[in-house]
Amino acid sequence: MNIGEAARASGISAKMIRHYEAIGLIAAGRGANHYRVYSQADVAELRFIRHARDLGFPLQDVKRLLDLWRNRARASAEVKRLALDHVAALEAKAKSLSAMAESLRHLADHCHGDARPECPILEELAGAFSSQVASLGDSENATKQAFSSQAVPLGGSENATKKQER
Amino acid sequence: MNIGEAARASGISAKMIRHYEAIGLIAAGRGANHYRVYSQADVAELRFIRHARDLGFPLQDVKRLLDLWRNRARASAEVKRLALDHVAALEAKAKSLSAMAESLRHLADHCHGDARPECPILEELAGAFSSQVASLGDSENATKQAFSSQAVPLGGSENATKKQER
DNA sequence: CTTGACCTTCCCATTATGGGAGGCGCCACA
DNA sequence: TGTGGCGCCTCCCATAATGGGAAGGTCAAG
Repeated sequence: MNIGEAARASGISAKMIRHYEAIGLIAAGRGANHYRVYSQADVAELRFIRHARDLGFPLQDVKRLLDLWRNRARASAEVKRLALDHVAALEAKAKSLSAMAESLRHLADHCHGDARPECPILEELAGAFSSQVASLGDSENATKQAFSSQAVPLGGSENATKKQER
Repeated sequence: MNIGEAARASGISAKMIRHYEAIGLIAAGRGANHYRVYSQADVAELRFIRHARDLGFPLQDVKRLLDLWRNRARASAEVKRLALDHVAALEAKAKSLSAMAESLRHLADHCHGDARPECPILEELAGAFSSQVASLGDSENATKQAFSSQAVPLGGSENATKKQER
């Protein structure tokens, strides 16, 4: 099948399929017309990728998972380690976001939200508080390792609805 | 003061200060040597920006907050609306991440994690499950509006420790 | 043979941040 | 007065994942 059909079958856009090929995640055969050709096995790989992305794995991890999946002699320990590291990163990020939300909600709770200019939210942003929120993310300990600011890609599967939002 | 000192005083890198100027967030005077010059008021703005970023506001929102802060005739209602919209986005994203983490942890719990190749994590990625996680993010409803896949910037304040992680 | 749907490659935009090169200013010390 | 080192300047590039769009080739149906 051609790329369009593979895209429909896998839930990954043609654009992204080409991109995944460009970065070496997958390979595709070519037909006489130099169109990309995909087999059912290729579609299965694409679906694997999509599932991994839905769970928030960055493409680098997806590549490793894909290599493990292809390798019949793999050790499940390695997969599990990748997964648990990712779980830790997800949870750390979720916690960090929740902390931000909570801080901000506290501030908003004290804001009248009317036509007057007085606003504790702005006052807090301008002033005193130094790093209550910031420190929360680090308050655990080992979470920092798996946590380069974009370790967790996010936006896993909201893509399907993106066009409608704009 | 020069940009380096302003950076130290505000906690924003000189690189970023220049960038914020380039995108019109802030303005800076110039000295005779065409070096940027910062006043205490400028540093206060930079700190404001940093606090807003620590709370996860995207720069676009920071710009609006900054404009509101500068405007003595603002209505606090507008600030509050911005804040609460952002809280909603943060919470939605946090929930989505937690859902991913939970799904993945379930999978990992069933994985032996030893030298054998059998691995339910890979099996699940390869196969059956279609979109349990994906649907969770949308299960609310109005959260989608404030939620273009990168509505929530993340990585608010982990920057200070980034060099050490590498 | 034309039309339209599909494919190709290449370039650009997004978000926020950092790295680095090449060049100039400035201060202190010899 | 010369010079070294540090700070600053402006550009360009890279990151992660995705989309948009242009310019052009291909194929099938009418």
